[in-house]
Amino acid sequence: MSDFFEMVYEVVRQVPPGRVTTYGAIARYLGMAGSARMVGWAMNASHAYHTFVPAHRVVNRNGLLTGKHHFDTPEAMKELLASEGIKFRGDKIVNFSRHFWDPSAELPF
DNA sequence: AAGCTGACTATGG
DNA sequence: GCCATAGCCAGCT
Repeated sequence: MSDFFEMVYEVVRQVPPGRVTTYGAIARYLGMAGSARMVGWAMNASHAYHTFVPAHRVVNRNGLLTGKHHFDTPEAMKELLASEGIKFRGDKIVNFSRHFWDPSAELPF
């Protein structure tokens, strides 16, 4: 497991319940601005990681559940977030900016 | 080795 | 708001 993946998982685990962050925000926090795809790639591999990673709290910049098809069921991601108090309009988070949690703003270096 | 892919994002028409 | 382009870069044919 590369250090990059571990750092991504570390950040995702810091996301509080009921809050979400984006691939781009994580990439930026890790100094990889523009490489949001790599964060998504890390999420794809998170299932194999020995520690739980709340991948359902990572969505794209629009608050859209673009990664839902990578969960056990397409509804699992929405269900998990809904159980944490997040509301949806289709697959898009309502009031996304209110739930958004930016690691580069919330975490110390 | 070269090309394709993708849980992304920004920009422009 | 929708579609096309273009950066991005690790991993997989």
